[in-house]
Amino acid sequence: MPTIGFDDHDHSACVQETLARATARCAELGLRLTPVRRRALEILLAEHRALGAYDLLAVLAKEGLGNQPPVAYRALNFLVESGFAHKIEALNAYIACTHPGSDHAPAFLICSTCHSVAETDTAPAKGRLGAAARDAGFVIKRTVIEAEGLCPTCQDAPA
Amino acid sequence: MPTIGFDDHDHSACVQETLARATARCAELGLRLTPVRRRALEILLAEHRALGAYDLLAVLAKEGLGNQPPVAYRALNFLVESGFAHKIEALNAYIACTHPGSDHAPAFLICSTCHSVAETDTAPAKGRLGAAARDAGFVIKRTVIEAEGLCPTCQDAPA
DNA sequence: AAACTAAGTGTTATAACATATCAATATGCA
DNA sequence: TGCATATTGATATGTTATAACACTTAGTTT
Repeated sequence: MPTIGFDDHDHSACVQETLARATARCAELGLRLTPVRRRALEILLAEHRALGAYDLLAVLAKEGLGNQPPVAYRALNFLVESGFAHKIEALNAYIACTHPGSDHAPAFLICSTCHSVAETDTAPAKGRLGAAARDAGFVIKRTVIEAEGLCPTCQDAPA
Repeated sequence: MPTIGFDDHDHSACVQETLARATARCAELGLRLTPVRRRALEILLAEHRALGAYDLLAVLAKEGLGNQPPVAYRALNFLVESGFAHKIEALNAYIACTHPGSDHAPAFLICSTCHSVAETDTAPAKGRLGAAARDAGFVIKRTVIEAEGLCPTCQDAPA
């Protein structure tokens, strides 16, 4: 599974494709990609950065799609539960999933400087965390794996 | 490095020892373990559970050690920066470090049922996350490694 | 000891993140 | 059509976290 986010890529194709796949997947699963939800996903997809719920709400509000916090949180909860977005716990912010469709345990690389976020996967249950959990007799339901640091671009940039 | 938290152990010794070590370490490093900070650490140490900043504040307030949010957050920030406590990002809560002294990248096993938290260590830079970061050209400064699930006791307990 | 400096504390206010609740509306299906 | 369920609208509130500024304390310099 590739790590997406810091590399150059055709972002508009990346957005279109993800949206199309989300639409298809909702149809398959009987989920309703309503206007607010669809637009919320588009907004998150616009950048490989995490957006706060209120940042999202501000954009939705400008477009007349709702102007109270529950509007944003409902859309975000739907997207997260459906696997189209993830919450970045270290930032209390949300990001579109770049690996939708596959059932995965995501991991994130978060740039402290430019705030871009790359999604990758660490299969934690098979790594050291999984081993520690087994040793402790702990059953993992969900993992939060996030690394903060410097992306390639920001390492090169002057401080 | 052992995983501490779910096992039976002499907790009062565990608390006393950690406090003593913190005191010694502060002396070494020229850090000031003031009454509020010391008491905050004691309160966190009292249980292998994460406490919210306002939970901590409530206890401090009852004891006349301050009753406004910054009191709790200052103490918590000091403890976290000094390595005596960690923030659990998935809970927005704080827990005393059970491996103080060593410079470590902690990982946590969080029980969804009883809310106890065990601290372990995954040396993430050497695992899959580290590999993904290297592949992406990303330099890790800090990691957040948390697993939510069921501790041994709560697996056995009836639902 | 007086003056200076740096760190810590007290206090007020507010920013930022998130949810409970209940009424109204839309959708899918028998 | 009529029912059940999901979604949305709207109000209020709860929870987590920080900015800003005045004041105090402890240590250092003179």
